[in-house]
Amino acid sequence: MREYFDLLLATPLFAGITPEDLAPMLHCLGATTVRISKGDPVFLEGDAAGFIGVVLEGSVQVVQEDFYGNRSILAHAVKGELFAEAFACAEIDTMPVSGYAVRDCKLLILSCQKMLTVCSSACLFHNQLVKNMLRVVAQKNLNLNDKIRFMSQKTTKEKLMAYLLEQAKATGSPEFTIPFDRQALADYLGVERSAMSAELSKLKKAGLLDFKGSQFHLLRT
Amino acid sequence: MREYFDLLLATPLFAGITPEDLAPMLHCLGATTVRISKGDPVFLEGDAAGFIGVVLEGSVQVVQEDFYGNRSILAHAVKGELFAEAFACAEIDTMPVSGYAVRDCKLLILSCQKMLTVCSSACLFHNQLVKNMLRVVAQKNLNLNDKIRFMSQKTTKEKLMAYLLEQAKATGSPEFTIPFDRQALADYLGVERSAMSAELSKLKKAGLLDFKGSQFHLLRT
DNA sequence: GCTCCTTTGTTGGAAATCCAACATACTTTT
DNA sequence: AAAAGTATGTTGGATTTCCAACAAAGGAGC
Repeated sequence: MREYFDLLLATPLFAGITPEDLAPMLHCLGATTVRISKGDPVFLEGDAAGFIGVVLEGSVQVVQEDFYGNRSILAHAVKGELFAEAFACAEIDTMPVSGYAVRDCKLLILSCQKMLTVCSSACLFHNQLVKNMLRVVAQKNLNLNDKIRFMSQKTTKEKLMAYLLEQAKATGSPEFTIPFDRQALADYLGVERSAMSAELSKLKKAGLLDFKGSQFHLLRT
Repeated sequence: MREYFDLLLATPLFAGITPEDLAPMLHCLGATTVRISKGDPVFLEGDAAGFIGVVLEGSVQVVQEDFYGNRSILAHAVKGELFAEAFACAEIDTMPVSGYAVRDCKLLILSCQKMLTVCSSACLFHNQLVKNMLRVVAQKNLNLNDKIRFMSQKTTKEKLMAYLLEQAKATGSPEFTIPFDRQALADYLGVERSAMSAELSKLKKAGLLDFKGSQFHLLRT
């Protein structure tokens, strides 16, 4: 676990926490680690909520699935990022969505209840942690707003371009790598994979962008 | 202002706050009230962020708009509910969306910075307020997840039914009133108003539901 | 009552998506 | 290197949405 202390101290959740305080805090938060193999579920719809997940290695996708296998990707958490925290902080009892390991993962699991309860020990940093969590959850909110903005576009091409322009803006460069393969990108944007591939090809032919796998390059923006 | 104290004390934001503490807290939060007439903007994309809005009277819709006038309704805050809080808590500097008064409004405006900063006065309840805010923002997150779930359905009919079923579930009854007119519902679900009206008519003819204006009644669920 | 204005419902043709099927490219395994 | 498996790209027809235009219903004000 100690090998991940530097990573944790650099995350928004533990911003402002001193290295010597981290170990007792983790103890106070009931921290445990788990390993999940690529493709396996981290949690499933209906599971008990109340935990906060931190990605130490690998990445986790949070998805909504219906009976027919339609899946909508809500969030993608990479190293150092949180998942499931909003469900815990909203104090609901069962998870309304599922989470899967996109690749082999090592995850840190914290108890939300222990974070929100003033503990009897000498752990004085709950309040800083709660403020950090508020910032993180609010940021997740903005991420969902972005997804909604992409999904609100009328055509597949517009959804794609809105997403790609946002990635370029966030990266600060017209060249960037996305965290999705084609199927996952389609699931995130709420479009057909095949129709999306066709649009990508058209955009490439039109000279608006170039790509190879998950690496994209916007041209003439 | 005092006439709204009971309302405020009953909101999730001020949960656990005693009546005698409310007045100094509001002062500490830099509280001001504004009146906005029906249809007028409460804030516009590009405005400075950092404030938290509380609806005292009327209701506020938060919308994303693009150049072509396409609008997507992100949230709808009624009496006692908050708006713009996620943008303030994420500490971004300008609003990425706009807000409009759906009807004549009276609004309470609080400073997010003052909430997150430990003040020098005798105001000891910042921490409770931050915890309350965390719960509220997490709940807003779930609301966005719901909207995404509706929008992720493939057809207009499926989007409608997913939304209506959720309203019935939330109300605890197959009869309920929605806070949208037809245009607003279409903007919320990301569909065409006219196509949606047609689907509503079909569903009524098929005997699956009945409605009059904004009052709905699901049948044979 | 009447008119004006807004909201809601209806319709038909153009455009886009959806879906299944298949082709091609790339990876991994053996 | 061959084979198997996965990911990506391409195509065509059925379905659905989109859009504009108009009809009908309801409300506010006179």
